[in-house]
This record gives sequence, structure tokens and C-alpha cells, in this order.
Amino acid sequence: MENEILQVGMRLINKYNNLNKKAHYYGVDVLLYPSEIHVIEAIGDNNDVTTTKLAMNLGITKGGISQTVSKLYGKGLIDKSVGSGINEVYISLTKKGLVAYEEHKKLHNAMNSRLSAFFEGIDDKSRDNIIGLMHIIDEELTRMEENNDF
Amino acid sequence: MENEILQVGMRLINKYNNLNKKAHYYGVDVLLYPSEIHVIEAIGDNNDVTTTKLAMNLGITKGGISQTVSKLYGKGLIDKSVGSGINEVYISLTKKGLVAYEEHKKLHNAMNSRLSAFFEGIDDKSRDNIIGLMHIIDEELTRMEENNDF
DNA sequence: TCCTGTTGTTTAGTTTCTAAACAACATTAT
DNA sequence: ATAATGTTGTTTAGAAACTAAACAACAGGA
Repeated sequence: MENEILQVGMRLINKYNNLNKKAHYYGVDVLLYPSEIHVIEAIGDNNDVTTTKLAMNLGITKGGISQTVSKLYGKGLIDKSVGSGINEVYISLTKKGLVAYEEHKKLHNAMNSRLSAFFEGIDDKSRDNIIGLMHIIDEELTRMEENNDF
Repeated sequence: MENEILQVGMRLINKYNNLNKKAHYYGVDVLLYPSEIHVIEAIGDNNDVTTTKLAMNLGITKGGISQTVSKLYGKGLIDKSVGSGINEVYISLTKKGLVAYEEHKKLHNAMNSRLSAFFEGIDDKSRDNIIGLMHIIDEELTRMEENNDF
């Protein structure tokens, strides 16, 4: 019974991940690969960010970020400027990068709207239970992470 | 507000995906990579399955399955036998493969137990709302898939 | 002046996948 | 019977996305 809910949840995660595997144009003249649009998203959410911070935010190595950022620079989606810290380089979106960022965000709006409407239409108890469910999942994932279980 | 719930959901998906990136031994003497334990899981859930069906179940190409299955064969985790259909080959777990399958399943049991307990402790309305929420997400993901939106 | 710590970069190698060509076999059409 | 078609699974070359490790460039102390 509840097992079925878990199965549906897993199927949803797979569905989401598969969507996330394809390259798109996002309103600009160059094809953007998943890793690239993810970095664009992270920069747009927090402009003038450094390579090191991007690596932390996205949970990958600095080398990995450096490579993707280099590709985005070549495609004209980001700019670099001297940062305030030692050896720091600030990364920001160009106009073209902003177009891609906004276009990508737009595609998530339909999902957002429907979820907003949903959460407004349910009672407080259900809402609290949904938050509680997420909390449990978070705890268990953290436990698995710490115990190196999987 | 509800945006925050969506953000938490996304964080959970990322957390899960990162866990899913590491190789483990799963109680056997060979290191199993993510793609390999996924295939083991699919075979264990549905024994005597074919390459084509595995490809459909896991949503990747037959070539991809063939490669992973070949590695698992080399590691002694699966067996092959003549199937009933034309040119069909049945794939099944060896004893060693079953060990890995069971070990992997065991690691999910803690999560399963906690979710079972949770769902038994909430009211029917909350339960229905959670199912409704998943339904909405499924619909939106399907819509994105069909419209090639992302 | 040398050592340390920080920044970002480059390189080689790995995993996982796809697309396309292929081989082997059965079924069907001519 | 021979040829065309459709199915099975395999192999190959190549791409994307990452890591680990070595590296360069610079600042701040000891």
C-alpha cells in the first residue's frame, strides 16, 4: 500500500531526471547541455558568484565547474570580472545568458502555478503532513549519506 | 511559501541523486557501479527478463543494457539462458547476484519502515492529498515531456 | 626569502549513455 | 526456394559530465 506511494515517488524522480537529460536552446542561438543550464541557473540565482562557491552550491568539484564555465564563456553566456577577494573571479550572466536563464525559469512556471493552487486548496493538517513527510525523507537520506548506506 | 516546499523537494531529489552516484560492494567481492546495481535491481524484481524488456523498464537503449549486462556477466552476477521467444535470451541473477540484490534492498528498508509508519499515522484526507499532489506533479512532467518543455 | 594557503585551470581517465551498423535467426511474401 | 522483413541482441565510435591530481598565480606571514 504505502509501498506503492514510494514506487510512484521513485517513478516521478526518474521522469524528472530523464527530462533533465536533453539539451535545449532556451531562446538563444546555441544549444545548452544540462550541466550548462544548471550552472546558468546557479549564476542567475546569485550573480557575481565565484567558481568555488558554484562548486559548493552545485555539489561538484571546482575542476568540473571550471570546465562548464569555460564552455559557457565560449558560447557568450557569461562574463568574468575581478572579484574583491584574493585571486577571486566574479562570474555573471551576459544579456544572452540572462535570456537563457529567464527562458528556463519560464518553463517551470506552469508547474509552479499548479502547485501553488494545490497548496492553497488543502487544509492546514494536510499541509503539515506533507512537510512532515519531506522531513522524514530528508532525515533518512541524511542517515544513508552518513552511514554510507545505499 | 509553497515555493519553499518546491525548493525542498528539489533539494531532496538532488540529495537522492548524489547518493545514487557512488559505487558500493553490496555484500559481494566486486565493486558495483550505479548503472550495474540498477540493472541488478531490475532483474531481481522480474527474473528471466530479456535485454529488450530491461531497456524498456529502465528507459535506456538496448545497446546500453547490453554493455552493462556484459559487465555483470563478467563479474559473475548474472546468468543467461535460452528464452521462449525468437532469439530471446533470459537473464537471471546468480547466487552472487541475489546477494547484491538483497543487500541493496535491505538498505532501503529503513526508509520504507519510516514511511510505512508515517502513512499509518495520518488521516485519510492528508493521505488523499499527498496522492493528489503526486498526481499533479506527474501530469505536469508528462506535459513538459510532450511539449518538449524544459 | 621561503613557506603556506587560497584561487582558478588543465589534463588524463572513468562512467554511462546514444546512435548506428551489424549478425543471427524466424516469418512472410513472391 | 529465394528474397524481403522483422525481431533479437551485440559491437563500435563518440559524446557528456564528472573526478582526482598536478599545476600556476598570487597574497600573507614566519
